[in-house]
Amino acid sequence: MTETVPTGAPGRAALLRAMEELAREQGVNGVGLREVARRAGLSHAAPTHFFGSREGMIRALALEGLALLDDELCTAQERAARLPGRERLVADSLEFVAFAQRNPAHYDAMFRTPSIANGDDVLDRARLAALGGLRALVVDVHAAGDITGDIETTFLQLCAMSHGIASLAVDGLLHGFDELAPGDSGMDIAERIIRAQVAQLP
Amino acid sequence: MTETVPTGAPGRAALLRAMEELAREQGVNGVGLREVARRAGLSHAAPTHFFGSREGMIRALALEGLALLDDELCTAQERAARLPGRERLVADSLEFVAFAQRNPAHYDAMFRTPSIANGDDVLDRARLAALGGLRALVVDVHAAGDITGDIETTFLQLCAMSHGIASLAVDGLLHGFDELAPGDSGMDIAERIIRAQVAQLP
DNA sequence: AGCGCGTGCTTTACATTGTCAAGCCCCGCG
DNA sequence: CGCGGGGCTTGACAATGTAAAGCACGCGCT
Repeated sequence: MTETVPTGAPGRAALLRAMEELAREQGVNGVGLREVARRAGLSHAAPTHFFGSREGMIRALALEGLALLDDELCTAQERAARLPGRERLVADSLEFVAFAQRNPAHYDAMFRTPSIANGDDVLDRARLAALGGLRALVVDVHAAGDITGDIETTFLQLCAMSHGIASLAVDGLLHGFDELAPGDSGMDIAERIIRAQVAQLP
Repeated sequence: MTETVPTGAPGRAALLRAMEELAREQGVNGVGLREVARRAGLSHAAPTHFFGSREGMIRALALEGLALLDDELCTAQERAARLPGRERLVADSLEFVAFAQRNPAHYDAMFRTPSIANGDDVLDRARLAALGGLRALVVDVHAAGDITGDIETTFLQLCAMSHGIASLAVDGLLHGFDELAPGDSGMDIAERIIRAQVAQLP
């Protein structure tokens, strides 16, 4: 459950990289302790040694991803700092979806693996923290008078929409809508939905 | 991959029921061929006999769920037929996430299991068919002049939002937002987001 | 009546997985 | 020198997914 070993071993990093690669190919629930070990060039029990269990291993990927997302949302927010208010909301939401598309393995572990999700304070906290940037942005834009609706509701709307699109993207289901939006790539569809959504906010 | 045996065996139904029960308790990727067989009172190889493989078994659950959802959305639409246009959109979207909450196992198999998702025409078709009801509703409401925005975009928005909320609900993550909306149950939060969303449509 | 034969399932077998217990190597500190 | 503890391996076990072969029985056919 919890990590058996502090953190900062050489093999640990190799295992994380191998796991991410595997999860990218097969999805998170296709990752196996032994296959990860094999790819990292270690013995079959190395992962259990570091992560305690399969669940612990995936949890580690989730935590890594949450830190990464937090970072990326921050820099995206800085980059967009001088844009008009609503554009900043678009940029942030889009960045969220792009992150999921770029790091599907991490995203899957972070937000879509309930066995990991439930009853883990550290993880719950990290999730809220990573989303905190978006919430703060909503507050800002509201304070600047660019949007006027209820802050909580607006935040929930953006979260639901972003997670919905990201989930579809991770599962490769966004292409299922191709017939409706022919020629568009996943990100094109995402941007279209997000722009419409943000434009409609009161 | 494909089913080994037509359909309509006595044991097959028992297996499906057992699988749904198991998936409800453990999530879809916690279901195992052998455990399902045990619960259904059959030999450990019965599931492979009927479904060909673990993947095939989950696929069967997905197909069952898609048929179910199709039905429920239809009757929900009939029930709401005399409501004002936007209320009908609310009712349909709400019914969608209520379905996910009531049948998390099915929903998981239907929309959140990429190993099943990819390259399966029958499944893709069934998914679009189940969503077709919502699309038709959008067209109707648009034709009645109750909404005026682009039909495709509106449809995509509603899909993304509904799937986002449903996914959070299935993963038990909606409660993570409790601090923001204290005292609300999952469905309360869902309704709040959906109402805001529909009200904002142009 | 007897004979297949296909549907519906079981039995046996095997490779692979997650997990646990024990052990080995080696660096740093006493 | 020793010895302790990180960092990892080896070995074993129960459980899983999959494949192949086999059994029972009801149906149609002659």
